Amino acid sequence: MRYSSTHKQETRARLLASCKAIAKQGGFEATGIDTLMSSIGLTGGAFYTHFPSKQALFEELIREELESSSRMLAGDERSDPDHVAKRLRGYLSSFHAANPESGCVLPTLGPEIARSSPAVRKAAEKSLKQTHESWNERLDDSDGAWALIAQCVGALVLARSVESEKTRKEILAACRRHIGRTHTLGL
Amino acid sequence: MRYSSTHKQETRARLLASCKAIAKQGGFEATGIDTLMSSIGLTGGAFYTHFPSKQALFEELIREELESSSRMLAGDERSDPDHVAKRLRGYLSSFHAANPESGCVLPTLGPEIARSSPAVRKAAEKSLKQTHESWNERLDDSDGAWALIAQCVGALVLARSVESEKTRKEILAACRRHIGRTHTLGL
DNA sequence: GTCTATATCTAGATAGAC
DNA sequence: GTCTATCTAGATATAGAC
Repeated sequence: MRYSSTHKQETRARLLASCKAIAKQGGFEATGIDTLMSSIGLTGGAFYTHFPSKQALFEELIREELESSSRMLAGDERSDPDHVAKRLRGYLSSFHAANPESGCVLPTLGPEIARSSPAVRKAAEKSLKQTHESWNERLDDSDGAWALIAQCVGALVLARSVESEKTRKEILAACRRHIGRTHTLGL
Repeated sequence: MRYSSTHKQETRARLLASCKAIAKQGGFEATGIDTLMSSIGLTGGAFYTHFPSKQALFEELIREELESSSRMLAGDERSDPDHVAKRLRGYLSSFHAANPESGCVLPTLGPEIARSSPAVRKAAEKSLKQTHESWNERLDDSDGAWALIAQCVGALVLARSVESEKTRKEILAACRRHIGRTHTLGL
């Protein structure tokens, strides 16, 4: 064969990484396969050696993004006492609002997940429950943990929906301050 | 002329109402003009007597929906002392989660607004500021008002992203309870 | 104002050469 | 594994009949 034994999986990985960023930036449905493939220097026809359909790519992409977002929100350094506070500062930041391509999947593709297949929503549910459980361990407040996740996701949706940088920063800062007041996190 | 003097504006109104529901249900970009027009019993060609382009329809649709959502969240019965609590119960309900077509535009088209034109985001900003101001009047808590809006929008995004009805209800109930604890609303 | 027909473009997906 | 070429279907938008 003319390609190395790892070539295919490497190409698939590059494709997924690129598609994640593009989909979070401009929406998944809105971007065509030719565009996705040319973003990694290939043509549209080569897509189908890696995925049987665009829908299959969506499912894999969302699955991986949800796990990544779960890690982003929940973190894994269980030793650091105020790492939740750090995660929140990063999440509710202007940088995150301005760079959806490298951020959490929920504020940008949440509605597409909601309209997708049961399998995708099943994966979303699993990741969200993990995040909830992780925060509940620290907050000892199940309701508060769900409220916190909702507030974070909603704040990003709102921040990106307004035009002025001033209002965007105000929304994010208000949520950071409010969380500091209503949760015992040392934010 | 063969049509009444009010016929055109009535058709336009019917078209807008139908498109709002369809777009909130399945996404705006995902639905074609033929489908939108046939939903009110007309064919695609007639669309362009009412709007110069699909984008123009989107802008008008979002503008009206944002004002409607602002009313839905903020309300206008300034006399009722706990009408904020009522609005929140309706917003954070299973019915709302199950019926995006008749619900708030932000949890379903928020990302499309975020990716749209500055004019659309300008309108979104205006409506959001109105809602914020309305709630701030009652809560006397500017940060809390933004946090509340974010939490409501985020809760709907999450609730619709999970598969099981059980988890969906848990997320919504947790947010209702948490708001009851952290805001003085009598929820 | 709405229809049918159509122009033009782009989409997802497949076939066969290399 | 990737390419080019192509099929089919759907999209937005326009033209002209009624």
